[in-house]
Amino acid sequence: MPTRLAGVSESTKLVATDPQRLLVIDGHSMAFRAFYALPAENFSTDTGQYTNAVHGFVSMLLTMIRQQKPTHVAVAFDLDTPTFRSLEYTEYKAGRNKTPEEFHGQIALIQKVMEAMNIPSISMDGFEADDIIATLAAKGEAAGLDVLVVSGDRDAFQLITEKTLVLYPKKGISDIPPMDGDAVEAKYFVRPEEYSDLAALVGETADNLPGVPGVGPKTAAKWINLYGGLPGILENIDSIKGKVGDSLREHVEDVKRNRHLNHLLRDLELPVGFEAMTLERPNREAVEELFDALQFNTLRKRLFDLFGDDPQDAAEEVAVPEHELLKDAKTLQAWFTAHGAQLLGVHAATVGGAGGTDVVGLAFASNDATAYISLEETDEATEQALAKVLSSTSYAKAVHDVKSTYKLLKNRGLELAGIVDDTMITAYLIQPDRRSHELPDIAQQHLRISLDASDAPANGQLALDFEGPDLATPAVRAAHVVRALSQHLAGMLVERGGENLLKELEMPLSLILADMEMAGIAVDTAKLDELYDDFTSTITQATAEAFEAIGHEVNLSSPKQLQVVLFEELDLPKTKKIKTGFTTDAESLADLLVKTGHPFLVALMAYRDATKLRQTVEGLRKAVAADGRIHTTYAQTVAATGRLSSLNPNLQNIPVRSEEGRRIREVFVVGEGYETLLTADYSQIEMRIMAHLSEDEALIQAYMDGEDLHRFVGSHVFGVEPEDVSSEMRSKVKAMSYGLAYGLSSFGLSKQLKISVDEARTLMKDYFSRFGAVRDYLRAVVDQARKDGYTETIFGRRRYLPELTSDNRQLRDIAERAALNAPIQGSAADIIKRAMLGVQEGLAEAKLKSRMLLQVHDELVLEVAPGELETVEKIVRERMGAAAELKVPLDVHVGIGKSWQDAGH
DNA sequence: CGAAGCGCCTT
DNA sequence: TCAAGGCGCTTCGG
Repeated sequence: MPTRLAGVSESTKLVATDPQRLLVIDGHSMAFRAFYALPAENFSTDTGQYTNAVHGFVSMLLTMIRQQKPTHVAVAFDLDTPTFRSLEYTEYKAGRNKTPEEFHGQIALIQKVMEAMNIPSISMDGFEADDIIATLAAKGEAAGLDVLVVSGDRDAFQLITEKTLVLYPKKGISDIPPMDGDAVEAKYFVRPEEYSDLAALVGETADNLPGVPGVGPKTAAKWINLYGGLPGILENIDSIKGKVGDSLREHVEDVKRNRHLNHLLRDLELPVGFEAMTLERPNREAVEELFDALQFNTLRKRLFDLFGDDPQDAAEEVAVPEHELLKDAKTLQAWFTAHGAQLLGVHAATVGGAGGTDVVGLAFASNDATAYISLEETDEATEQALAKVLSSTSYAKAVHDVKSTYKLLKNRGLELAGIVDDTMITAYLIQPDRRSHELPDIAQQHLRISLDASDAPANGQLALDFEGPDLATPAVRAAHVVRALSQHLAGMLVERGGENLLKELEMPLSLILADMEMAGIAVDTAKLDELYDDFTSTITQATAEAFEAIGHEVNLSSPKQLQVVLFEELDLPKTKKIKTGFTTDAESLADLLVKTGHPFLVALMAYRDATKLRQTVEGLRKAVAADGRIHTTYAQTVAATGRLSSLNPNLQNIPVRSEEGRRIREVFVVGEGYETLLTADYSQIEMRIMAHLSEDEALIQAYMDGEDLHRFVGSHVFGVEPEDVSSEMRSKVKAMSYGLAYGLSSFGLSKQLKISVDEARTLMKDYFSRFGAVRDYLRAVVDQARKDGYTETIFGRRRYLPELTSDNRQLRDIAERAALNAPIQGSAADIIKRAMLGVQEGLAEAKLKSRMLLQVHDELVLEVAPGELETVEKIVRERMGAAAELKVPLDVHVGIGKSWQDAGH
């Protein structure tokens, strides 16, 4: 059923003779339609922003563009400010339900999507979207355009003409034809130009415009046709008989008001012209970024498909120079002589995918040439020639993920040096909160290049049938892209002030981390097994007791089943609400135990503790490598603040707080050939950074004097002598001090300390009255971040927080807390990273065998070679202490022991 | 089989 | 209603 607009041309290609078509969308009304059509709970990002309206809106828009093939598109939005209608009639649109919480922020997101798609969003102070639409329709017609209005507001029917149609979606976004004059007449028995008269008589509940009681569309249409519209009706008002006639006469002022208000203005001075509405290709980069954030993946594909901008198409455009195969030392040397003066992209080909540990070949890319060398069968001379170019700093190399590449090569006995860029780290410094910094993702975002492993071309000409898959081509392609990315990102990094961090901090650190990962930490596997058995027997016992207490079995690891037991069978008091019912978390269980003393709770808590510990032990057991050591992997580009993270296994969250948990630390031991483990940690580094950044004289003085900080703060807050600060007071103050850097609220503090909100508020007030500079600093950080769009650490590491200006309060609050925390956590991260460079340098200068093994945010664990303890401790203390010049000293605590537990705290 | 939800360990 | 992480288990849906 071709509509007139779509029906004009069934051909897919627009030709010049086709009439120009303008698509005008009522933004709010369509956003609401979409909002109610799609369940909000199924559309949200992991930051909690709901996106159902955005999703539905964009989906609808894409459908419209595909079906109607407009040449021009614009979206009109209402503003929150008063309009001439609400000023004239204060009840206008009153009584509407408040917009649901889930809707908040979605209009702004839709506008962002429109911006990325180069579609203008138009709104005008004092007027409604409807007026903008009416004006666009009028001007569009005058300019010779066909117009299609998409609106959920019936007032738009008055705009229908020969050249203007209205699409009025019934419910949701369905495939219905646009309304023309005949359609309006069929439904309402009046012509479009008379629809406003009809609406004035009948009234419009959505706008809070009551009509004439007793007069519905039928009666109104009858009168309109009889008397020729509202003016005729008013002229003949006295001749209308019956009850409805009386009613009309009684409410005639309402009708006049309605007619005045539902008349749409068609002569506004619009801020944009039709040129701006020309439908263009979307801004790919902006769409990618936005859809990444919104987690719109199917829409992304639909959008790019629609605009013929498929990633695969873009990929075709990348011209990778055909590679030369470097078969021997001679060709290798020749290639480097010819092309090595340029920046070289380097990429290692591995077997077994990204997790591969064996390098099978190396690809190189210069500006105009590429090369590949297979490492599967190289002779001695070639190996040496390769070793020379890899380790030579005369060849400037860019890689993506230098740590992995370095390890890969080192495992094969090859040293890598002369690295001038790691595009993974560069991309991270530019955009630290991206989810992924994998090469294909970064290439996609910045170069619009598709680099999926799956699309590794099976190009016939190079595939050697007898030698398995073509490893060279994808590797060469990657090397080429790395080089291009390196050049593309360099300017951006400089702009964002991150060049120094890259070259002087992160890249050198990468190699240190590689060494630490390769070193690993020795474990006592017998002890590990023993622990496993211990925890298992605890679990067995706790499980039996739990079943005994309720008289039947249940999966104690299933929150869902536990809810049934706790809140239905046992009918215990309800806990905090969560999505699936009521929480069964540890805190709530403890509460319930206090309230009810039910033995099931005791057993459950014991089960929880023991299973958690056994899981940790099991994870460690599985992670022990052939050398009897555990090799974690440090992720250098994950934490948005600049911290490292540790995975496979995570050695940064090994239990320490509970007695039982600490037993796990005993299995990390000094390795064969070494004398002892040494731990060194910064004491209260974040508080010290807070003192430094806030320049609070009192705090600084306390640290200069080497006071017990929490005791000192406690004495000020509670107004007692330091020696009279009770342990309770001290712990309150400690919780507060740390909480402040996280944007702690009085509510949060009250919950943590189990005190009243009032008490918490007083505590904070007293704190800030003594340490006013801290409060001033915290305020200033957020203000500055809002202005700049980013926060910065002492060493210039930036974190961009666009959500600081979001309309969505929840998102804004989250961003504000991140803004408070990022400079502090991030500066601490910078400092320990600097310390690691220093320690490494110190160890190397002293030619020691001792080595760093682990980093746990504010702590380093080293393995000390025989006879080196004294020197190592001196180096560590000096280098860690000198990692930053703050207004307060950096205190380092050192511990020695055969196990991590013995050496620690 | 992967994603979502819950829960819990660290600094 | 306190920041930054990693990970195991259950449940659910494709």
